[in-house]
Amino acid sequence: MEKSFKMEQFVEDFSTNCSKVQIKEFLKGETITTYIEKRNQFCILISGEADLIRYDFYGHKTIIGHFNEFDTFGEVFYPANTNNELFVEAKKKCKVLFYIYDNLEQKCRKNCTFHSSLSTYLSEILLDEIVNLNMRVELLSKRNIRDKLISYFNLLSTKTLSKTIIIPFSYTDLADYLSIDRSAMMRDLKALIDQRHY
Amino acid sequence: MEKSFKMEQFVEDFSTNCSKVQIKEFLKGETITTYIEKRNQFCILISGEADLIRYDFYGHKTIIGHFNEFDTFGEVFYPANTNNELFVEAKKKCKVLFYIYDNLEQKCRKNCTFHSSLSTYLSEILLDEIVNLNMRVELLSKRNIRDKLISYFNLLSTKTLSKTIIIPFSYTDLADYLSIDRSAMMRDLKALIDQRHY
DNA sequence: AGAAAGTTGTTGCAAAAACCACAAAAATGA
DNA sequence: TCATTTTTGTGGTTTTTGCAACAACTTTCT
Repeated sequence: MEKSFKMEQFVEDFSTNCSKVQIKEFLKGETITTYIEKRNQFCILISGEADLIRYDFYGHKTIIGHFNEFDTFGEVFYPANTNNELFVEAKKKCKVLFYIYDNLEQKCRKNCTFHSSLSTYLSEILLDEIVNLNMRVELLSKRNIRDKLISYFNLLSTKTLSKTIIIPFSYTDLADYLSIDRSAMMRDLKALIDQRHY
Repeated sequence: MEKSFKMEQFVEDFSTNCSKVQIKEFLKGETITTYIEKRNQFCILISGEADLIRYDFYGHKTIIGHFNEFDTFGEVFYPANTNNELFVEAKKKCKVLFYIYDNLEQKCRKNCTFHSSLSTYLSEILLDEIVNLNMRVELLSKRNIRDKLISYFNLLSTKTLSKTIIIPFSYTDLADYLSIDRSAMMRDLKALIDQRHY
């Protein structure tokens, strides 16, 4: 992946003394941040795995996004009005970079390594985020469980360029990610597998 | 909206003689572009209205995105693998800017007005696109028709800051946009309206 | 090692959504 | 303006999905 290479380059520049940048660690299950109020945070997951989660008022959990190494998140990406409470939860031990900005592109001083690195890579990072989101829309717009599953598996297999896929979720979480009921998903999953094993 | 102001600024710079930029007009119903093959097009809708459409193999139409003045589109935003045929269709008479790039951020020459304008606004444009997509994910991840409708109406009303909303779709298209069956939607819509008019 | 918490596999049943079909109304276009 | 196409409103029926519940199995934690 071109992206991870570029990001690694970027990560080297994390060794900065920019006052607006903080790096924190989180244990599994801890809340990394919430999107409840505008706090002008732009976050980069340096290592670990985390989910962006929403609970609606029925108590339904939806995994809005799943983040891996070098993925970015934060309420920068969300409109102010969102009335649901979104939060990012560590699924494993995570190391996270927080960048608190006034204006995303404003540099703090002439040659701050972090800022010059950010301005170099920002649009690339954003473009990457867009591609991810479009895939998410693609999945969620599928009309039934079966098609959601098939699309998701295809997506995983094209990502890794391999026929054997590794689902980065438990089935319980996968259902929350695809916004469907787990038991119904299990039924369809079984049917899918039975069909292939003739 | 801050965005449209910035974009108007940008539009002024369209009066460019950059060789990589073309402006074309389309009539209602015409196909503006397809996402079938990588053609390295970044498009800006200067005026009119257009939809990004997918037909799946059941013949289901899904309106993946709806574009207004100053919205951007093009397969830049899509992963290469997508096996569905996506295309952008004009809903009204449209004026579209096409930018054919090798590298999105590479300038064609020192002081090309289009390119310098693009590099100024690119990350803002992309950020805007991300916010739009996140709202789209928000909608599509709702578990039932009723909630999709309510969320969509709320979204429209916060966008226009008004209680009376104007749906930019026919009901037929709205159903395709929310990825649901039209007749089922009509039922829920009726129930919603009946409920308010006590 | 053993308890507690979470995941998986599987049901029957209820509810929601999709499908089909058609008439009335509205919009479009020649 | 009139014919044609598209949209809207609405039913009955079938299919899919969601819900509740539970036992077996795994993982995690102390």
